[in-house]
Amino acid sequence: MDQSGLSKPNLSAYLSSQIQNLIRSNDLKPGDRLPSARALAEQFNVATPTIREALRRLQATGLIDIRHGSGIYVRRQSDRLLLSNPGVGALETQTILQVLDARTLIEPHLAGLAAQFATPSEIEALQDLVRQADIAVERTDDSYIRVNYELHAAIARASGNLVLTHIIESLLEMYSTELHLTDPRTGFAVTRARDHFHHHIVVDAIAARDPASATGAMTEHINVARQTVVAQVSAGAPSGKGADTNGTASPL
Amino acid sequence: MDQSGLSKPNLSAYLSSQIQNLIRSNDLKPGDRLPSARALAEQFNVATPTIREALRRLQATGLIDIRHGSGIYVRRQSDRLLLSNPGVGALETQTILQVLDARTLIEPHLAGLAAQFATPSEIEALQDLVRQADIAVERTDDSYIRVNYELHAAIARASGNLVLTHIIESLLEMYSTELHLTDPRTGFAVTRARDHFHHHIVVDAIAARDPASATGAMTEHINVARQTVVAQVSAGAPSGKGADTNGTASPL
DNA sequence: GGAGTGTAAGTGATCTAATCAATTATTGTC
DNA sequence: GACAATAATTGATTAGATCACTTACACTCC
Repeated sequence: MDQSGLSKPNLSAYLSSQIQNLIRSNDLKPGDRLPSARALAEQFNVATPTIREALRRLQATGLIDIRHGSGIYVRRQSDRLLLSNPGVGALETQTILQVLDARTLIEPHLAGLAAQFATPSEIEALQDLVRQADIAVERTDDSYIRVNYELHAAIARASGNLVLTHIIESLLEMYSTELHLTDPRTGFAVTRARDHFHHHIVVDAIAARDPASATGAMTEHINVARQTVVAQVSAGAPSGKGADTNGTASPL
Repeated sequence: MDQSGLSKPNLSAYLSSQIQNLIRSNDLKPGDRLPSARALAEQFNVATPTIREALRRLQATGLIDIRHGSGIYVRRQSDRLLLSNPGVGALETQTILQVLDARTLIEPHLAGLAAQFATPSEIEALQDLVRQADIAVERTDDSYIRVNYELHAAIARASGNLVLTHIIESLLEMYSTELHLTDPRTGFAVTRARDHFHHHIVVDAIAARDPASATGAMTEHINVARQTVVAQVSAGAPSGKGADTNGTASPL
């Protein structure tokens, strides 16, 4: 039943890479559907529980999306070098602050690089995202959160450093959950408008090929966001699953 | 057969977190063995293929280690917020350089923080690691690579920023594979001695509570390592799986 | 007694084949 | 034409059995 000469310990690992190849060679894009689990099992001459393990692995790395009753879909175009751990739940406030510290270190640097190395089409894409944000900032659904993610990710991408880009993408998606929890159309509208204003400045600086301004604006942007979180915390609202209030202010 | 009132779509995801709880509540440490897959299946009242999907997920996130014929072992004490994608194979040289660019941005910063905030016991641990490296640097096995990882990780940890620490750990383990491939006891001995020398300086600066020196020494350390890779590349040795030589020198 | 070998128990890996559950498209009715 | 019932598709889970790898123990032979 196994006609290949190669020994294959860990069939599921082997199958994972085969499915990755399948996605690549068929040029499947995010949203596209893969063959059904049964079809895949037949195609690779394995039983369904086995192909299932391989699919779970790919699901854990964020490459695919499995929807009961519907099918298996491609989630990301290309592989990430780094991922946010899908196993971690809600972040403690202390951790959120450290995420922002990390972003304060990385994103201004990326903004500066983007101002130097972004291609014209990348700059155009950035300006388009700002225009999208002009609209989304007024809406009450979560479209702004999505645009916000796209904007930061696009700036990172325009820097030319893939690794740092993946780091930022992972950090952003890490606490995207938190953002949903925080924002029930409260006084956050003002925060949102302020963020949007900062985005404008950063993108303008990049478009003007002014690294120093881009770096500075991004630093300002994230620092202000961090201060907002600090203010929320000291205002008493205990986020995270609590119980861990051993201070030691996050150093930066 | 299911006595809980809660609906559980995605049993495997639920089981993953249950197994995580099991590890936490039993205080299992790296190297400790979990119950067998059969035992776990019985304990949670599910079939073995189901528990298997949950285990694959935990394996993908690096929390556990599954060894055929032997058992299931804890791999990491605590969860990482970020992981290196287990699905990516060998890195292209271009990517390796970008990893080093990322490290050049992050690790000097962490070294500076460590010089400010490291606890006495953390500094002691760093000095102990340097002593271990004194020995490992002479040996031909891969013990030096392990010590090197531990040293960089320990410096990161001493900074107090968990997120940046996890980023560095992920970056280090990402191309640990590459290091094995590069080093067949060739002229790398000199590289190794030089790295070890730099480590000495960095740790001394941290112990001396001198952030500026620590930052500078770490910058120097990684930059030199980066230049070594660049030299290797221009010397002709094509690493990675090739075919992707569209230059655009990695910006930093 | 010690070194090596062989065997058996434990454990992960995979298979088969069936049933349950959720989604989606279709069809039919009003 | 809108809505509801239904059928087909597809993922989720089960059950028990068999294969393959590791490990430890006992046994043999020197």
